[in-house]
Amino acid sequence: MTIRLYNTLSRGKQEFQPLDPERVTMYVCGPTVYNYAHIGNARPVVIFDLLYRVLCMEYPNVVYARNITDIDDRINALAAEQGVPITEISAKYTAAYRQDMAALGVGNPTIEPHATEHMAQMQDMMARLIEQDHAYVAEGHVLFNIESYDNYGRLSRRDMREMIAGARVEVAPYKKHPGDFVLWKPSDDSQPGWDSPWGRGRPGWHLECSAMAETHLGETIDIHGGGQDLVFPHHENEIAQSVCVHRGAPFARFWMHNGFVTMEKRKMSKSLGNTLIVHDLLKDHSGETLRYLLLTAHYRQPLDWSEKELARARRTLDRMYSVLRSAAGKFGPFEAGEPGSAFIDALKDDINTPIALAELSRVSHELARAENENAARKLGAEFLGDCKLISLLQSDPEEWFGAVAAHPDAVKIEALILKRNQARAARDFETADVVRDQLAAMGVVLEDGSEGTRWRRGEA
RNA sequence: GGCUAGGUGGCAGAGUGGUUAUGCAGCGGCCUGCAAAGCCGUGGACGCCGGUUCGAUUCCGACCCUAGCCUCCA
Repeated sequence: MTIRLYNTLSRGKQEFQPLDPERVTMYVCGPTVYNYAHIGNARPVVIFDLLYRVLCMEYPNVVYARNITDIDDRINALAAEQGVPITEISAKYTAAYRQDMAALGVGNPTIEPHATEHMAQMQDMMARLIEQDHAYVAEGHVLFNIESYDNYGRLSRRDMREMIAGARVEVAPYKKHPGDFVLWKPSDDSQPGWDSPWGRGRPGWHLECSAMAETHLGETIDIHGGGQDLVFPHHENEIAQSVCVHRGAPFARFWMHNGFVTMEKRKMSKSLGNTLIVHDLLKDHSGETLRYLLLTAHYRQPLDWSEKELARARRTLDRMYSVLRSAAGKFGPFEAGEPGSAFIDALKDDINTPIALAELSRVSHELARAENENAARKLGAEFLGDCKLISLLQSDPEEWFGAVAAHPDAVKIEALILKRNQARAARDFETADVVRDQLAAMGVVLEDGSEGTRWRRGEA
């Protein structure tokens, strides 16, 4: 089965055929490092990481670039406020971002370009755009002339003429067209800046991505991803810059956009003040739980985040770990094998994670039902193969049930379990139940099986 | 106002022109000293109104509702 992907350009699913099967290229807009990432920011990172894994199964060489935007006026403002260099701000949040995403089971992209390391490429791109009359200089700014690009608005399906009619924002007087956007803006002495033929200044956000994509991936890339809120203006502007500078060569063949994480159905965003910071969520929840919940809905659908769903996600993982632990107890430990074909097919069909997760559930059930070692080994290998591909259930079950709750009382718990089992052996069930209640109060749930008594942390 | 996406059972969430999504919760069993976990079985759905069709939740049109973009935003 070939990979099929929804393309925002055509608003439909298309079969994915790379331009060059020997070198598949994808670019995803990464973070602006001025704050901790919230769970909404994490969704595209998790999704496109998964897409990357799937592509790697099919193609020998997939080049995945996910940038770090480390020059931005929000970073500047924060640095000025704290009286530190911008590099201090960006380094801090870049490190936090990597750490948080790793906790969510996200692997490293092939390349992680930093905007500040591509000043020469950006300036070179601007020079070419000016030379070709796609950009102009005005009052220290370099602006892109959207009227020079006929297809401007095609991705977002916007008609700029109509948008001007409804424009409510004050338009800078030096713009030829209200929709023209900044490629380069002047910096005063108090602001970070780089010398350029147009004066000391700093780049606009859109230019960074076009320059980094060109530098590392070439003129035409296979897949470009990001959140739905980037379709306009960011991606529209990237297209305009890149297509024009490359004299008409397409920029990205597939445009993929993920839906939002919402809170009580409203978009999670800083301006609404309803964000949940991954860094904080990780204090109370395992990265796998967060990842599982992010994957429960299809990536193009909104995902409503709540404590209730979080608890449900954790219980689901508990169950699967429980099955795994129980089966491994009976038949010995399993090793990851090839993922199941239905599982892979679901992911190849526009990353249909709900179906993939349903498949995971199905295999888990079969494993729980397995009666002989051969069947169990086969299912265990498939189950772990699926898990590995989607980066879930990667912990040792004992560790998951014990260490995740971080019980400082593990020794005491074991002692109580022993005491209860001695009472049970003596058929003193009253004592046994008292001990069980005692453990329950500590957040420990017992499971008596043929392999002895196991424990896991229960509801907090 | 313009544009875009979506409305599926108690909840979450896929998918499909006629046949089981799946998970959680519920109900009935098995297992268990009793539980828990697991297993077996089970009820329950496609916003509203028209149209196309032998047949529509699925296609088309109107309507209602929700969210998002149009300003920084994953």
